[in-house]
Amino acid sequence: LFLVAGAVVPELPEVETVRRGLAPAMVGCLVERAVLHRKDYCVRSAGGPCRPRDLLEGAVVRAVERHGKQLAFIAEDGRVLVAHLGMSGQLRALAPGVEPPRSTHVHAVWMLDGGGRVIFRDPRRFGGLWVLKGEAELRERWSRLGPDGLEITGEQLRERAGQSLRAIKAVLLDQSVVAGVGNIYADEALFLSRIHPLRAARSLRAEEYDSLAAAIRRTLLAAIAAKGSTLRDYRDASGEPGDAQAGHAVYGRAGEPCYGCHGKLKGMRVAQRATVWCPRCQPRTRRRARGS
DNA sequence: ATCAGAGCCTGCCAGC
DNA sequence: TGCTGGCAGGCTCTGA
Repeated sequence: LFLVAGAVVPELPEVETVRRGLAPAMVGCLVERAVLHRKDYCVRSAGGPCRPRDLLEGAVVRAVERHGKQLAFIAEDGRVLVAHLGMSGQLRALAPGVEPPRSTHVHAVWMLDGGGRVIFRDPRRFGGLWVLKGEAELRERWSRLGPDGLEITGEQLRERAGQSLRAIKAVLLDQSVVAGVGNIYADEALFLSRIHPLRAARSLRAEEYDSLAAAIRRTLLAAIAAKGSTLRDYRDASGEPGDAQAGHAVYGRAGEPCYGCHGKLKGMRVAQRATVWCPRCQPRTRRRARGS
């Protein structure tokens, strides 16, 4: 198994793809040795410096879970380590006998019984590791996040965002509303559901929240499917991580034609983020129903 | 109580 | 060719 988080920004689909690659390589394995190369990359919620046993050294991995963009490694003895990939994080599982590629910015390495290993690399260091006190803290931490993007419903979205005057795009980026949606999939979902990114959250009708939630789930699922197929091509680890951009309807396409109406996609900044939308397909104000 | 903005960090790319 | 400045963005903190 050779797993790579592609060059794209890790959002929910990328993290889920990583999880699916790591789980079979780690679950049931004893962590024989864990090395932290950058001590400031790991934080203990109990305070104090992170030691190898905090990185699960000496423990058997029971599960690799995900909520939103966060990954959790849960050991059989109850130790819990959370990983976030940030902007540029890559978690790779290397099969026994596979020599780790020479690379910079590797902050942590886990050596498993049987010879496999896992490498955490993150050039920009927006990601990190968090040592929790146990599973209860993990559940508490994750309960502060919104429902996972793969399962979000329109009702849940509306409940958590409904009264806000903030732009709907900013609300989608808020992890306490829905967990796992980042800049790319926020734009994609808004385009799919034909909602203008600057609409105030409270101006959306219930049907629009339903359609938005469905678009989020659909977009994320499609991206996971695409990553999976990309990964399969990756066995030889020769080329690029595949044209991940190819599947995006709007993200990164400002100035190019809309796939729906062939009009020109526009770009702007919303909540400090590059935002692309189609002025015709995503009108700012609701079109009045015709002929009524 | 909300929300906007700054700051963190490096890689990449356009422009000189 | 080599430098430089701007941009990319998830998340936390600060201050309005």
